[in-house]
Amino acid sequence: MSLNRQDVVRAAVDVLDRYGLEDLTMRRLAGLLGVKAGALYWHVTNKQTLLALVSDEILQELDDASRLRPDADPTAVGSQPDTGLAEGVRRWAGQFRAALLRHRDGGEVVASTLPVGLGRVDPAAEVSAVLARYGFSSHQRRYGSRALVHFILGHVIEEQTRSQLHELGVVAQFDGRAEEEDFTDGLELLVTGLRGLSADGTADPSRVENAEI
Amino acid sequence: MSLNRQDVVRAAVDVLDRYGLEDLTMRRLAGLLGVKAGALYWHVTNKQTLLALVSDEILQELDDASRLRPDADPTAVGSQPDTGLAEGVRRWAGQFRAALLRHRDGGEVVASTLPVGLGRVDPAAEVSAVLARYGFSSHQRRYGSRALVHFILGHVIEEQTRSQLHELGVVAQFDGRAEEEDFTDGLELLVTGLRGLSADGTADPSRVENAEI
DNA sequence: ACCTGAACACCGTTCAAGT
DNA sequence: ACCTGAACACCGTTCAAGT
Repeated sequence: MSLNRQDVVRAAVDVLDRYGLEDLTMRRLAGLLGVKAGALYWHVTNKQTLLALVSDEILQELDDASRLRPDADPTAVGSQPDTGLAEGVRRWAGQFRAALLRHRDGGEVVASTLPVGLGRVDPAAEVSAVLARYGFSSHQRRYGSRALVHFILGHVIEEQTRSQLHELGVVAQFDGRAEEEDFTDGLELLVTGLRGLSADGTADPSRVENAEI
Repeated sequence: MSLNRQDVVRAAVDVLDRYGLEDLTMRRLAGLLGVKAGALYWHVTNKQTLLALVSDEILQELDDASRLRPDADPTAVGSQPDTGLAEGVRRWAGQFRAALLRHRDGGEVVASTLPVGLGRVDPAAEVSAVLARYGFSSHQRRYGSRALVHFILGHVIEEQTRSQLHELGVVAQFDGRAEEEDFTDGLELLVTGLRGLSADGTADPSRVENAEI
């Protein structure tokens, strides 16, 4: 009969998908749950932590997806020695982006929660683990994962915002295909950079064992 | 005696620096100008376009700075053939980041305005011009400049947010030096990627003349 | 334990009316 | 031309009081 935290978070994701972040208000959320706004504060401490929970919910789907099909990637080729690194990063990036795109304003929600560090799921930590497998130092993992996360979040936020402005008729053209292409090609710049670290021996794959993740 | 648009925008930047984006409200801004909130709507159509004007004000300082000292950069070395490209990108990126850091929440303000496209100054267009000088195709310039802008904005936003959370005592440690290092090294990943395009002939410096900027 | 009612201190925006 | 007064339709958050 009575609500719990999970109900509130799931309803919040629902409001997000239907009305967007701007209209995700405590009052509207309460209304959808058949309750008064004040009641929500029994389940969550405030709106910011609710958004962090929503962010976790969005990112959780990334983990779930990668657990279901751990090696399914048609774009995998495999000839250079560093193709494992490159493919690992590409796969993670694609899944991260897909998880964000699955929900309206997903990029903005996750981005707003990231620096606060309230979320249980940290996307930067996830790529960090990938980089660790290829011998990257802790400093390299930190700035490398940050660069990747910032690029992806920034790209998705711009894509989602522009797509919504397009639906509102505010902005003329929006090409989803071009967005995906820009994303893939932009990502490749970072992949090249990371591969460079690996190639010049700055990151040493032979030291993988003693890498503290 | 009476206000004009410039007064309103400059006061808005002032409120931003002193109280942050969250407290940059029409009412507070009006109060600072000795006027009622409704009066502001004579000078700006709404808050969103006011933020776009604030964003322009912030980015304008980038242009001014580069015009004052066009070649002053102590980190410049100059030995490889592509060092011009790399240095050009590094210099622009450093100035862009510096302009954002000069104002509280500068990153967030510019980022929120960017996809709307209301701003007069487009940072992506500025690097695009740099890339054009080195023969990058229009597609390469687009995804390259987007990747750079997203990386820089994302990095600065996280840096500024964390720095403020630190001041509020919410988060324990904040190291400005480490932030700058992560920025420089992260940027280098993208620079390497761009240099790669230039090296493998995908971007052709000999075609610089007919590049439509 | 969970929720209501009602308030507090705000928002952005509009617009007749004043000067 | 520029601004006030006053309203409209909202916000997030708190908290005594109810069940």
